[in-house]
Amino acid sequence: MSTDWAAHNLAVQDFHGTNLSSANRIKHVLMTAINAGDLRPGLRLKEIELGQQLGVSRTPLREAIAGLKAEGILSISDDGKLRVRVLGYQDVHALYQMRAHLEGLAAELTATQASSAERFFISEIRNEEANLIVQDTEPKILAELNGKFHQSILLASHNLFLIEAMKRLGTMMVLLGPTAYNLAIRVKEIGVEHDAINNAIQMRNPEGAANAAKLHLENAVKARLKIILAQDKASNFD
Amino acid sequence: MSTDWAAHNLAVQDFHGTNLSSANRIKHVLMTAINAGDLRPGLRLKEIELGQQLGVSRTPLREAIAGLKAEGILSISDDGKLRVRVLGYQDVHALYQMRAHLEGLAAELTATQASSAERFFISEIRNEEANLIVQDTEPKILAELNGKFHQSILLASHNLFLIEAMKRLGTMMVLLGPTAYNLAIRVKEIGVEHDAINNAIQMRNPEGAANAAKLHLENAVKARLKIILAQDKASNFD
DNA sequence: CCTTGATATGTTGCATACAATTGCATACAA
DNA sequence: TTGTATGCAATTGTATGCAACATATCAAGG
Repeated sequence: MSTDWAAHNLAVQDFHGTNLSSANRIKHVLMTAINAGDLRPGLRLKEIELGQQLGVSRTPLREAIAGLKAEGILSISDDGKLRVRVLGYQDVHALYQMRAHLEGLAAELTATQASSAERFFISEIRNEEANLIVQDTEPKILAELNGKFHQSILLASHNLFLIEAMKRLGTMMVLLGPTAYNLAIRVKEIGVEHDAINNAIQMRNPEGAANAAKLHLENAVKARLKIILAQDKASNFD
Repeated sequence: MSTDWAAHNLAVQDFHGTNLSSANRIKHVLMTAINAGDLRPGLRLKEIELGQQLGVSRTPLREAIAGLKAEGILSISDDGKLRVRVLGYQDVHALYQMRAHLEGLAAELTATQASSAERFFISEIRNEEANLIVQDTEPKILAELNGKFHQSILLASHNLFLIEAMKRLGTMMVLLGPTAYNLAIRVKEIGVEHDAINNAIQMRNPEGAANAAKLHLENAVKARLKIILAQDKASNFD
């Protein structure tokens, strides 16, 4: 079994450029490893082994683990062992349902409470995205812009707890496996859906914004479930 | 400065009756202490001092701290020191806004997805509450039943992430100070509001349930803000 | 009197060492 | 063969010690 993932280690810094503590760095590395599929849900984690791979002692490692447990990324399984949390099909559904509602709430709040500067910024991003789509830009760039779009709406909601909750759901997403954005096939629809959200926000129409955002996420979950079911089917033949 | 709060220590057990680890026990004790007002928001926490008061070494203590930081109960303040998180007025507003929306979502989901057994259980609790209210039962009992009512609706929503999110918001509430339920003055209104929620759920009317739940929480926040503003005013004369 | 710097003190981050627990395998008895 | 006991190994839980860093205190010089 490869332990290359531990190399995600290199120089993780916070956004001020200062080096974070081992515990925070470890958290980051573990999250990245889970996200990349190197540490799969259900995998048992042993402290000593992990510590060796990461090059740290158990003390900061345990701190990192405590944090990830509190965030629901790691959990103690039925047999009392520490594992990467496993999400079942029901959970996937619930996760997206929750995301859809919170995105809706974010759009709703932003429609009513965003400053004009924030509204402008959001529409700027949307415009940039529209331009890139007609130019057949590579999915990776679009995915990034997609993230920016959602993030800017979220921040403009001015609700700290909404922001925190969405962040948590975002981290949960890593448990669903590699984010193989086959966003590619949905690029056109995404453009239309984003447009609807942005328009409602610009018109300060909270209901419209909420509905458009929910619709957008519901479409996303359909695409996602399709992928997951395909994976499940494949795994039956392992 | 009294350190009596550390006595919350005694025999904290999980719901199976097994003793939890120091780290978990400490988390519990700290939460209780914050909730009781013994550790106020903004208070600086020093590891050694805390460890002595709690009778544990710094290692499990740091684990507990890491968990509470991840949950947003403790945070590193601008000056780089560990403190009990401080919520400002804006945050209080955002917190209740979020709670109102999620309660609404819970009621909505429960109205559509709860089993008949769950619906029955919810109305049972509501009936019991109604009986106790007309009997002028003491607030403490009513508060407990109030919690049960909300909890049963939440669980019947069958959405794990909604449940987790509400739990987190609940823990945040402890940062707002002692939960001096002056619920007493709202007992009658609460009864009416709960009735509306329950009725909508029984009729499987999601919109009605969502609206009734939101209304209920909005009234709660009004009552709460009144208390907070009164406290603020009082503290000006300290 | 204010500023600067050196020393002392307190606090945190990390690692190591030890203790306690759990799981597993082997052996023995029913 | 199945059940039960016992000892060993692996793993986790907790304590302690040290080093690095930050902070405060005080003295000497401007």
